[in-house]
Amino acid sequence: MCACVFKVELIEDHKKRKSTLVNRKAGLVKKISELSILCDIKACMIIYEENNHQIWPIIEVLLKKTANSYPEDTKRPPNDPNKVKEVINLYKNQLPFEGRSKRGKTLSNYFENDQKKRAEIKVEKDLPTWDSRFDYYKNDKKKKGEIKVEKYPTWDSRFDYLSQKELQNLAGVVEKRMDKAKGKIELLKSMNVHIGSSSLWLFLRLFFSKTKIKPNLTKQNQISIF
Amino acid sequence: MCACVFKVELIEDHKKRKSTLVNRKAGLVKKISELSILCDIKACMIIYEENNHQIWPIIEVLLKKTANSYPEDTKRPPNDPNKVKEVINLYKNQLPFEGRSKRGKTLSNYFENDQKKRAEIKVEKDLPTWDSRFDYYKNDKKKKGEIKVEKYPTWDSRFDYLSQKELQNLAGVVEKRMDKAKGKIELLKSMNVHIGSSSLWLFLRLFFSKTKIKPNLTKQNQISIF
DNA sequence: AACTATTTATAAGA
DNA sequence: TTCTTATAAATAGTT
Repeated sequence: MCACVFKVELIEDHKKRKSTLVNRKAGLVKKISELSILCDIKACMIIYEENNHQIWPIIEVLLKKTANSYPEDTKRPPNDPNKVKEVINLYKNQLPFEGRSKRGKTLSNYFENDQKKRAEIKVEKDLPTWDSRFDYYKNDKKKKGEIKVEKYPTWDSRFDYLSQKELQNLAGVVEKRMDKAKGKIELLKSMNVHIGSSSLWLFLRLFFSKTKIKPNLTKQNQISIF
Repeated sequence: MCACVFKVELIEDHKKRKSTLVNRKAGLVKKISELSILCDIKACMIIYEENNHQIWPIIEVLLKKTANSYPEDTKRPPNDPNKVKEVINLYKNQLPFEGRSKRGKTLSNYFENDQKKRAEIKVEKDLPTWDSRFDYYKNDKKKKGEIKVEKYPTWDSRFDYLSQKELQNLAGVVEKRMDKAKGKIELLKSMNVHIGSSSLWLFLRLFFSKTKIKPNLTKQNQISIF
């Protein structure tokens, strides 16, 4: 009945394919953002390109705050870089946890209860040292007090000190580590598709707890967090 | 410039909100499917409603097989239930792994190398027994032979015996377990948002390795896998 | 579910 | 890239 005009098949022409991707991606981001507001749901879209995974966690509260309606002059949903911290705090406050430990836990902590004690000690010992702000945090009495109320295992307070750019860099480092950590690589790649920024700290912790490396990125390896 | 007619804000009316959700969701699924074909990318959209998370992993190869172009008479992309197995096999073959173990590994295996041996024994002992087909698989010599080439840790061959419906049910059980597993619940909830079907087995394994429970579901708890 | 008036997305060209 | 615009497609309102 409908007179479909274009065939849904691979666009062979590189240039055309790229522009289609850019255009439609923008459209999708807009639509999924709209949907999350209109229907009060959380939604997430992941475009998984080689070396360039883009992740849009759509947090309805954030979008409600920034826009009762869209700005009149743009196709895209509000995407103010200064709001990233706000998203982070939303994530941070989203998932209260009745844990006893003052420190965050490693992933394996949750899955291997009988090894809980050992793992906690391990984390304590292997605190990442690649960024001096981490040490600052560790040594500052006032800040230490805040650890007590850190009951949100999906975010690590130390990351509060990092800017959006730095967070993107961290994400990039995670990717790099993924390409190097022999044996873990394939699993992590498969999980990589599904990493939202709320899970990010788990992976950061995971990778930095083993080796001390400094962020050193190519643009290509960055994950964009919106 | 543009004469936006409708405000992007919460739809208060329940009925209207529901229909908008259904309509737009269908549109989004179609569009993200199109994009993955047109631009040869993997993409994934997750609509996260309370007790009803819908996950669409879009595998470009699958869609290419089923449609060079969309059927003329529908808004939605091809979504043949019989193709689910095909998706599963795509996932299964997607992530070759150079592991030595014939068994799949637990999540903690990957993260805690120094405890590899112990964990493998653990898994061996705690094989899920809630479905007799698992035992069949375990005891059948011919099938056993196939374990040898099971080098894809993101899928467990035993799940090959399950239908789409049963897989949905399993997903439902996982959700149920999530609501019961004290201490793990909050982390898993946060990760839940990001679970694609390729990660599903990890969670199934995780939850069934501890307790022996039978699938017993409410419709509400099902995750739909398309 | 189906229809259709209207809005919105987007492909192609500048 | 960005912008323009003709056309296709999505969808809100209605049946």
